[in-house]
Amino acid sequence: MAPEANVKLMPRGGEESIADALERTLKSEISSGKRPVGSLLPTETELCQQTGLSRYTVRKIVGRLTEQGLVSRQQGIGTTVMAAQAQSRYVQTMGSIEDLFQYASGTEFKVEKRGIVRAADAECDLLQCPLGTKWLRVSGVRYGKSQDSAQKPIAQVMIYVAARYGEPHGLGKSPKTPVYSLIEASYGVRFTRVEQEIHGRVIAGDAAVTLAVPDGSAGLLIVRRYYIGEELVEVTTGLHPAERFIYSMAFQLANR
Amino acid sequence: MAPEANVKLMPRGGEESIADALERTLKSEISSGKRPVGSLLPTETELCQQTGLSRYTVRKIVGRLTEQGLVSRQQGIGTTVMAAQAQSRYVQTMGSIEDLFQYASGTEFKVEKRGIVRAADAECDLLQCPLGTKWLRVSGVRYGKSQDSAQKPIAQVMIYVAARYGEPHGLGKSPKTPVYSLIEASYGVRFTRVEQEIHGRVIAGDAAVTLAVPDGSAGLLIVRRYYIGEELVEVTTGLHPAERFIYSMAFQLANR
DNA sequence: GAGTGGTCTAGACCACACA
DNA sequence: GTGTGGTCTAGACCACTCT
Repeated sequence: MAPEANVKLMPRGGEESIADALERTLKSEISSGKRPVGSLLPTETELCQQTGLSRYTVRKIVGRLTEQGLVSRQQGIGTTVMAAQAQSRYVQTMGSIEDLFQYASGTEFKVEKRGIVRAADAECDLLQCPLGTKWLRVSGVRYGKSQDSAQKPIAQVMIYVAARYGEPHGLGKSPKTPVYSLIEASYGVRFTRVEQEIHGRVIAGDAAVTLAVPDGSAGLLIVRRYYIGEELVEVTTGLHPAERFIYSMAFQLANR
Repeated sequence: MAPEANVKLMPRGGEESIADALERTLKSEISSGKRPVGSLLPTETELCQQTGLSRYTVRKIVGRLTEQGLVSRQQGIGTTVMAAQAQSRYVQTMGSIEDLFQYASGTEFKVEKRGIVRAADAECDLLQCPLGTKWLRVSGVRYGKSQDSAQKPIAQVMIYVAARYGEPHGLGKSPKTPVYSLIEASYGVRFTRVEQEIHGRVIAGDAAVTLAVPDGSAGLLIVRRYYIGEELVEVTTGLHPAERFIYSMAFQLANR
């Protein structure tokens, strides 16, 4: 059943404590395959006896292994080895969805058209819905606020909102609050997931005129899909001139 | 000094424990401004006395507030209110840096040129270094492995490695391992941060020929900067045809 | 020195899974 | 029932900051 007792834990030279030695030993036994994936770790009580540590400390160590995805704990069952290798995890964190819109403040959105539509052929793919599904569609342009009065368009925007969320309060001609935020406030819901795609796109024709760039300029098309649970509630597309918009992000090593 | 004693904590109807009531009270006092940003929370000992909870439980609650970014703890000082509003945090997690390269496997990188260069004028900006700094520069093309033998280029790639990491093992004509990984292995280091920028770019001239797309096609230029601590160690640029490459990502609500 | 948060021990009870 | 992890209490010592 349970694996054999550990070799005696011996803090290595320097400052290493018994607790550190236990963590190191468990990790190395897991990565070496001595404790294969799927096997159970000794129980917390056993680890306490083997090491002389208190259960508090043992639990903290096992908790760290859990955070690293090496093991998983189940009440009534035990602690199972889940992965042999601690992944280095890089994490991008955002304070709010607004950080997705990197131009969050200092810009202005002007609504041009607004109305209920039924998904046409070309939109079914974008909206992941059957032909004819009803959506609120809002189109407009987002402008940057430059010092001089000549505001430059940052993006040509199209927003789709699922019909059952199609009457958010506060959606006027020049809304100051993002639509997703209006939805959250009006319906008392919270988006649980946002997917984003970034496409390269050449800006031509009407779009070039709207965005005030030469025909054939480079641009980014950003598509975002907002979910509440499994339900797709909002889809936005933004076409950004490359010369005025770079999408940047940072990832931090989140290992410990 | 310390804020006035709390109103008596009273678990609300239902299943709420004293601990839940403490957490709820602290949160509401912080968000209402009764405990303004910058002020100190009562000490852990005081909270124990006020609530009758053990320090373990109080610490766990304060720990949760810390995770949410509401407060920050400093040994010897106390617990400071950091933000009035618990931000909903959306998190993107990756198993490894490889997930940045979304085409991770099933592609092949072919080196075309390789050599030590000194940063020219145009490169100083990209490499964030003074004119004349030495870098290993590797250029090549990444191909997708399609079923038929006709491999299509996915990206025209340029890689810069800081001179002191400029001799990684295993960098041949057609390396199977990403360069960042070779560096980590050869020098026993670990990248701590990766920054990424995505630009829209029109593919023209030689690049269009290399990537086998019509002149003037849309593309994405992706610039990545790899850091070890504050030191910029590797910079890569990849020019991707829009028709064969979409950058997509997902963000999950990580609130609790 | 006095007071803070950080860590740890020792012991208890509970909710849950399995036989 | 028995044993697991989950939670909690009570008390101790330490490292750190400020006076």
